[in-house]
Amino acid sequence: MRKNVSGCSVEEAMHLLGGRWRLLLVSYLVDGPKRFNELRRDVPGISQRMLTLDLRALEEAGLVLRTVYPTVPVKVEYALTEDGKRLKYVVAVIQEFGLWLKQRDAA
Amino acid sequence: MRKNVSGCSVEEAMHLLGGRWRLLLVSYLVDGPKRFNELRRDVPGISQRMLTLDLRALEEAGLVLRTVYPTVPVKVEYALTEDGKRLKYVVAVIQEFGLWLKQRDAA
DNA sequence: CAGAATCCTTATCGATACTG
DNA sequence: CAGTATCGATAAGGATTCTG
Repeated sequence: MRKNVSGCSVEEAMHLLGGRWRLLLVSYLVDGPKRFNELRRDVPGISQRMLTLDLRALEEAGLVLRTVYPTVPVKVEYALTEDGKRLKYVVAVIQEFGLWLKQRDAA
Repeated sequence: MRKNVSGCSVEEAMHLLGGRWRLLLVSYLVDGPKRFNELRRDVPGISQRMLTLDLRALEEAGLVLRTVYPTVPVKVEYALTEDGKRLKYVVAVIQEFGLWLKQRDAA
């Protein structure tokens, strides 16, 4: 992502969430924890690479918790942290706008 | 911007608003119409080029209205359309999250 | 004043192959 | 299963110059 954000709160937030997949990923995590390949299947079009990178970024931001179950084979679960759950509202509002946008442009 | 978005509403919305400046620009327009150079001064760090491009994109999406006053020299005003005013809520929520994020990371 | 045009750098993303 | 590593493509953004 971009470096050196000015510090405006909108820019700060968009810097963290503005990529192609991040908010979308969060929207898949609001329903509860998901495994890596589960997200890979469910998020349409995402590559393995971006899934890894963006989950890592969200984890580093303290919004997502990564839990490794030392089974064989390993099982890794991603869940929103308490901080990450603040994004539920963001996702809901964006989702609503996107939905309205689609319906408007369909007509 | 990216072509061929899958059609998911979150992706659709982020495709339109996910750039570095667009939501930020909208956040400056919620207080009322602004002139070109006014935005240029007030939005910290934006280049003339991006200001033009993103205002045009928002205009094309029907979210911003561009009004040219045929004075000498010309005066151009940008304002949110009724559709664009739907973004007030989006901006508010993002702004709130960004603010919380900054405060959390400051501590 | 409000831009358009051009050139260029960097960020973001995707495809593929490989691994503990 | 859940990743890494590498490479290349494209998109986003910046700097500069010029104009009605």
